[in-house]
Formats: sequence, structure tokens, C-alpha cells
Amino acid sequence: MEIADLPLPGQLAAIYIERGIRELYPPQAACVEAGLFSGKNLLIAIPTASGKTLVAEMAMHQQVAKGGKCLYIVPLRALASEKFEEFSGKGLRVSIATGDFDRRDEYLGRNDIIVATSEKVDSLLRNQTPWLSEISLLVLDEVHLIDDPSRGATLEMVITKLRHKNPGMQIIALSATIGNPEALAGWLDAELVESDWRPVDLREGVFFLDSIQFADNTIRQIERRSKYEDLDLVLDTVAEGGQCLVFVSSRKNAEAFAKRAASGLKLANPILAGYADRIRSNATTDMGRALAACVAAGAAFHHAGLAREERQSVEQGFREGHIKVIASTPTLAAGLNLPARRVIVRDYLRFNAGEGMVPIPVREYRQMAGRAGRPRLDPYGEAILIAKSEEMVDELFDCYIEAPPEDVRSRCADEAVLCTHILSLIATGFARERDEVKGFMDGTFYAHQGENPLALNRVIDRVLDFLLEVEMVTDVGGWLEATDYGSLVSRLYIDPRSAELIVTVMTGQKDYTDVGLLHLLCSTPDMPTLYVRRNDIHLLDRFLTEHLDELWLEIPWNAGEEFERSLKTALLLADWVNETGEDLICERYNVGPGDIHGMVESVTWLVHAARRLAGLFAPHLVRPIEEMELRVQHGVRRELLQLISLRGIGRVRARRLFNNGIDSIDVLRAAGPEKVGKILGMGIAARIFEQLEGGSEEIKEPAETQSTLSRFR
DNA sequence: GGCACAGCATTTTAGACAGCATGTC
DNA sequence: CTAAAATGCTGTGCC
Repeated sequence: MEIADLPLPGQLAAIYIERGIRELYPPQAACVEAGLFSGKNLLIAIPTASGKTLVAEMAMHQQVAKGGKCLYIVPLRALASEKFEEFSGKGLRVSIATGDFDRRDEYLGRNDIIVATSEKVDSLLRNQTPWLSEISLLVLDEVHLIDDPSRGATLEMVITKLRHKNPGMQIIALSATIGNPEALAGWLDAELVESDWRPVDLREGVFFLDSIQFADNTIRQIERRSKYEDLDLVLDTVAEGGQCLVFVSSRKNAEAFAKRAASGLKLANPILAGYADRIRSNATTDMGRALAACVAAGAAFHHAGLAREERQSVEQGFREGHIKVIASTPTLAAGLNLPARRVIVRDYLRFNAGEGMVPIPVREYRQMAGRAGRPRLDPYGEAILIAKSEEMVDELFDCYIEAPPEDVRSRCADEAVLCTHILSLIATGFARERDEVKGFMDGTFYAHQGENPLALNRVIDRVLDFLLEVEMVTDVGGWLEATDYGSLVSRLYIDPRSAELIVTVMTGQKDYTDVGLLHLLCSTPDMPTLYVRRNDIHLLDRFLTEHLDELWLEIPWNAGEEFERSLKTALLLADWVNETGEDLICERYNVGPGDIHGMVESVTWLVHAARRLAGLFAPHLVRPIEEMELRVQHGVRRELLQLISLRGIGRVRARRLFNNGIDSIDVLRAAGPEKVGKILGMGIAARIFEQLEGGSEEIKEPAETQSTLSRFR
């Protein structure tokens, strides 16, 4: 099927042809035949990298040409920016909406295509964003994530809500290969397009000792080049001019493998040295320096502990072909499009709390294997599992290569997850009575799958009882309505159980303490907490003996792991707002810069929520929490709050000014550009003074921010 | 006494969404 | 309250 024959707006067809895309891949053509351009809903279950995005893009352009508006939902923020880039510059107005990056809502609605995470869309729905009802085409990237235990329900609810709102809307759902695509297609009233066609051949096999046995029964001997078999597999690919992606089960494994690979490869060239220098010069931790050393030799590791720049360097270095191997935790499995000639799944077991080492799902193996083979660059892709014993060879064939992927199933019936969604249903008027809530749930995938409806009803009743009891919802003669409290919680996008904990503790609290607040927030189900190691117990004990009275929450008599985790996390954050160096924090808590960033991000969101809740229930705490909100955002002590209100001044520069006797904006102004220039450099000083000239009303004084109460209603 | 090392005991274990209003070194 | 792999620790044997 030729591009030129499709009903595409002229410019898009021209762009495709200019880029060498003249003909559709067979699965893409199948989508057209299934009714892509005639408004049919489609569920497209085909392998990664076989052109799903293009299908969606064509439909979006056609839809916009008809005067429609498109919403493209992705599971990851990184994916949102990847898609945003891809859709931009093709004649349509494209925008991105994620928690960390978006344009203002009113402008968002003026775009033709909006790329957003499912949580962001949920949040927009909760805030009654008007343009959502104009959406005429909904694209769901990676719909199989509806099966994700923690986030799947959000996606399912968002889909259900949007369909409820816009009954005529076209849906294009993109999915990895799954076991029960018919069920999902049935729910979405969609035509199913299924295929295992790939633009690059994929050869799957199992490696044991010194040879790979492929699924087509061929065998490939791997030359012994090192004393590690898994490394030989890498060196073999590199010797042939390919790149490798190695999936392992833990960060430690990833780092260890990268180091081994580095010493096995021993590459050295100016480009790699350049990457290594870039990483090393920004590195504040041992981990960063280790990464730089690996990269210098052509290897790298990749996991969530890396700083953003480190991650980007690694990805870029690999994409450009200089870095030959990345040893990665699952970060790279589902995220960015980073293909390699050979994918090695070294660890097929992964630790799971409560279950021990569990085999990873087939779907995840497929996801990783799908990374093998770069279209147009590699002659073929290889996905290799590593067997640890002779018997495992056959077993790996049976359990992964030949195994059908798992079914997806709804995660809606989970009480904890449902709590937040039912509150939002009521707060936004989707449901006003108990039966309407249940009626709404009839539109979910859960109901479609015919899973026990009574069980769901029981959960709904329990959740509603909880929401009534904590007064987030009122029931006047069967008429359900969110209270101011409930409506705020829904819009803040926090778990009602978190809100309730925060509120009960805050209202019984007279004196504000930093640790009290931080520990409270870390005890909330919305806060991811750190793993507590044996050694940390000393740290925690020492803190408790000295600062016990500062905690807001009582130590439970049977203080267990949960308590220790929240306390450790709170201590890390307390260090952060006391300007403890990043390197020290990393060492003390055994985390990477990326972890710090993640935790700061989460707690900033929760401090904000706590401040708004304090506005309703504990006005005396608003001011100090407001202060903490800024401190946690910037990682500074109280004394720097004035300085960081200036643009261009962050944690480090503010501290430098302060230590040079400049402790306020007035003093800064009096000091003059020369003195400030000596401390921070002339360029920055100039920018600061330009800002000061520009009128002081632009500078937000932390002490003057408007009261929270007036903002609420 | 000091060292190497086997063998046993203990420790550790992936990821990443959301508010709000604009900018770090 | 999982189980595999990495790490830590103890004790033995040897010089």
C-alpha cells in the first residue's frame, strides 16, 4: 500500500515521501484496511518498532484535517517528549502535558495534538478541563499497561471517563502482543489488528556455556575471549560491529557487568573520552565516576539512580554508536526507543517482595527482545537468554521464546486504587449516587471481562463508606456530593488515605518541626520510601534518641519495616533541605542522584498538598509548610529562601552569596554588580541586576505569598 | 604471626506517575 | 516473609 494513495493531508504525505517512507509495512496496511481512516476503533497488537506510531500519526492528521482534536496518551514522561518531538514540525499544533512539563491549560486546548501521560489526563479531567470534551481521536500507547498493578487502573478509568464524555470518539489503541487481545478489543469496540511482522528479522535463542541455540535450530559457537561467558556474548557482537543491550536484575549487577564489559572491551577514542569527561565533570558521586570510567572504554550501565544528564549521555552515546554495551535494569525495557543488534536477557529472575525471585513475565521478555535490531542499520536482531544450566536451555525456550504472552486483566477492583478514583468520580460529577458509581464501573474493562461484579460492588461500598466517614463525601438522601475537602483532595491528585493521615495528624499538632512534617509525608501511601539496610538501623536509632520529640507520628509499639523506611526517607529529605551535599547523601543512604531527584519530586508534591490541606484544617501550619515547600523544591535552608526567589539563583549560588555576607535581596542590591560578579561571575551578576531593575514586583517574596485560604474557593 | 581461601552466614534486591508556576551549575 | 547472588565472616591450613 502506497503512501501516495492514502487519504492523507498533502503535507504529511510529502514529509513521509521526503523521508523515504513510500509504502506501508504490512501491519500498517492492515490497519488502513481495518478502517483506520473511516473512524473505526482499532486495537493494534504488533511488536515494538513495527510502525505503530506512524499509524496513529496518520489517523491524527486525517482527523485534524476533518476539524478534530487528538489526545495521545503515553505511560512515561520520557515517552511523551519523544512522541512530542516526533509529531512536531509536520504542520500541526502539537503540545505536551505531563506533570513536570506543560504549557498552560488554556493554550493546551488550542492544539491539534496533545501528548500526555495517563495521570496527567486524569488530573485534567479532575480539574474539569473544557477541551477534553472536544477530543475526537484518542490514541492509547501501550494499552497493555492497563494490567499494571499500581498504575493500570488510572489508565482504565481515564479511558472509561473519556468514552463516557465523548461517545463518538475514535480510539486507536496500541499494544504489545498480549494473550487476550480479543477481550481488550471487545471492550473498546475495536477491530483487532494482530501481527508478528517486524521490519528487521528477530532471531531468538538461548546461550549456554559457549554456544547459542537459536529457535530455528541453528547453533552458533561463541569464541572464548574472556573468563566470563556472558561477556563473551557481548564481545562477539562488538567484534561483528554490533551493539548490545544487556538486561540484568539489579543495579549492582548492571554496574558490575558494565565494569567487566569495560575492561573486556578496552575501547579508547576521543569521542568516548569526550562523553566520559562530560559525565565525570558533572559527577558528584562514586557511581558517576564509575560510569565515566566505563563509558571511556565503550560500556555503560543504566538504572534509575543515574542523574538525568548521565542517563542522557549514555543514551546518546549508545544511539550514536560509540557506546557498545549498556547493562541495564528494566529502565530501558519499556522506556525509550533504543534498539541494539543483540539484546541479552541475562537475568530472567527478579526479586519481588513477598515472593522471592520470580521469573519475569513473558510480555516483559518480549518487550526486551523487541529492542533487538535497528531498522535499516542492522541486518537482523538477536535476543538471547542466558541459561545457567543444561536443563534450563529447554525450559527457557518453553517459558519465553515459545510461550504465549500473558493475558491482560483489569486492576480496577483493588480497594486502595479505587479509593482515589471513586472520589474523583463523585467530585467531578460523573456519578452522584451509589448506583451511578456502580453504573459507571459497568463501562470499565473489569466489567467487560465479566469478573465478579459482586466483589467489585463490595469494594465500592467499602470505599464509599470510608469516603463518607472521613467526610470527603456527603450523602444527603442518597445524593452523593464531594465536600470542599473531598474536592480538594481529588484535585490535588493524592490518595484519600494520604490526605486523611495528613489531616488527622496535622490537626492534632501544635508545634511545627521539619522532621515532623517530612516524616508524616513519608508515611503516606503516596510516598515511595527507601529500602532500609542493616547498617541504617544505627542511623535511625541515633536520630531517634536525639530528636524523638520532633516526630509528629508516634512510633508504633511494633515499629516494623514500614516505619523504618519512612523514617529513613524523611532523614534523607531532612538532609536535603539542610544543604547536605549530594555526594554525602548518596553515600549515607546508598542511593544515586536520580533517586534523590525522584524523592524530592514526590515530596515536593506532597508538601504542596499538605499546605493546601493545612489551609482548610490547620491554618497555623500554613506558613511553615509553605516555607518547607520552597526549601524542599530548592534544597536549601530557611536562610536562603529570599535569595532563591531570584531567577538564576539556586541552591549552590545562593549558598555562595550567603557565605559572602549577602543574605538578602536588599544586601545584594546594595552590594552592586561588581561584588556579586566576583562571587558568581559577571554574566550571572548582570542577569540578576537586570532582573532587579526590571521592577521588584516581579520578584516573589516568600514571606508575601498569598494566603492559601483565599485561594481555596 | 600472617595470609589465602574454603565454606558458611548474612545481606540485599526495578521502576516512576501526580500540583503549581517558571528557570540550575 | 519469599530465594538467588553478592558480600561478609569465620576457621582452617599452610608458610
